[in-house]
Amino acid sequence: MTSLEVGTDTGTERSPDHPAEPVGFGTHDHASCISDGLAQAEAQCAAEGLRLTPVRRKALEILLQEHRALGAYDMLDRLRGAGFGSQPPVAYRALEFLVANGFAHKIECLNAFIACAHPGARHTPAFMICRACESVAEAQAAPARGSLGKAARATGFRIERTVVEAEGLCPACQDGGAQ
Amino acid sequence: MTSLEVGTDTGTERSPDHPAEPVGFGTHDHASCISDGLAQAEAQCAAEGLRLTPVRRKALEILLQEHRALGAYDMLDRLRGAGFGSQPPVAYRALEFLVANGFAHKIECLNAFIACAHPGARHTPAFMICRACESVAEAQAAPARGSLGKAARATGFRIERTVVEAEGLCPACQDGGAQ
DNA sequence: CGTCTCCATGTGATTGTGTAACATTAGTGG
DNA sequence: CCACTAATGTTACACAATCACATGGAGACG
Repeated sequence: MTSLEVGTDTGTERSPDHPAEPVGFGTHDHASCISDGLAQAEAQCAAEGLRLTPVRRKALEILLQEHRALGAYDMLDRLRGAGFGSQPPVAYRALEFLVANGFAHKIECLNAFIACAHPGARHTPAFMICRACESVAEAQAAPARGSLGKAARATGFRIERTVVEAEGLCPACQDGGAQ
Repeated sequence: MTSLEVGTDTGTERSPDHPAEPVGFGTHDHASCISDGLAQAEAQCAAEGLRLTPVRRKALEILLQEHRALGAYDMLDRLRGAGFGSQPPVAYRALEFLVANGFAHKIECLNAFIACAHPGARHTPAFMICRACESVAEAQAAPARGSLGKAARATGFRIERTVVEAEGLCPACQDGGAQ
């Protein structure tokens, strides 16, 4: 696996019969990205014997719809609105399932969650987070090959999970005058 | 600046008249690392016109003493024990000062704070966090040169700050049988 | 010296984030 | 059908972070 692969690029203009909406730092067909994401998840759960229960499915649908990082309590509000339980563990358990199985990621520096842009692919995600518009793009990182990997090998540290996040300004917000 | 530089190595066996204690993934002279850290901070504050007030100094001393990531409320307990205020802003303000001026870092995936292992150096830190013993080693990262930097250039994203953290097992905990 | 201003500290109150514990229900497999 | 396990719902609580406001101290300046 090479290192570079910008998340939002993969969905760009994939089917001409849906209007393109701005998302991340590019545009994409939002309707199909929701249905594709859900279909992917259903397929993977069927294949691996996981249970994509109604709350979990709804939580994933909400993340795919929003297409941005959502706090656990925002998620809880939406789940409650959809008729599910109204206490924090409802949201946290659904999100835990989605994260554990690669359907979503947690953005640590925002304490928020986002649908995975590369479902199915075994990957170590990296995120670019615009501090002005809060959009998030998911890229593929290869931290084990870079400086962190060298440091780990030098000390004998065994990496199990990596958190790679960059805060800054997306192209649109740079143009828009945000400094 | 090259990419690799493991934090805890820099303090290894620096003065033979203090006993070496295990810290991070190596050993070092803990007593001198505390006094050195404080001296560095004092020097830098004097040079830049910053005020290393009693609470701030004590907070840094506590972080240097602990030599691991400390939650804000742990810090608050210790500050209260030292005679300072007992409300959250006391700890948060001291930590904010230390982080803003490079004397400490926040570990996002732990919501905790740790003394900087490379005070003075302008750097983008990366952390290796042992999930078993909770020790933390600070390395120097060069994320702008790796996959993240490529992704940013490809999309036009302007990086202002990076969060790079690796969770896993340190050498000692691998040997100790923790899986 | 007095005082003005800025910055830092102390405190109360509140919001946001995340878990522990336990009862109940719904699938799954014998 | 029964037993077992996983998932859900709820209560309660712990930890994380911020707002708003009052107080006090150090320097600048007349």
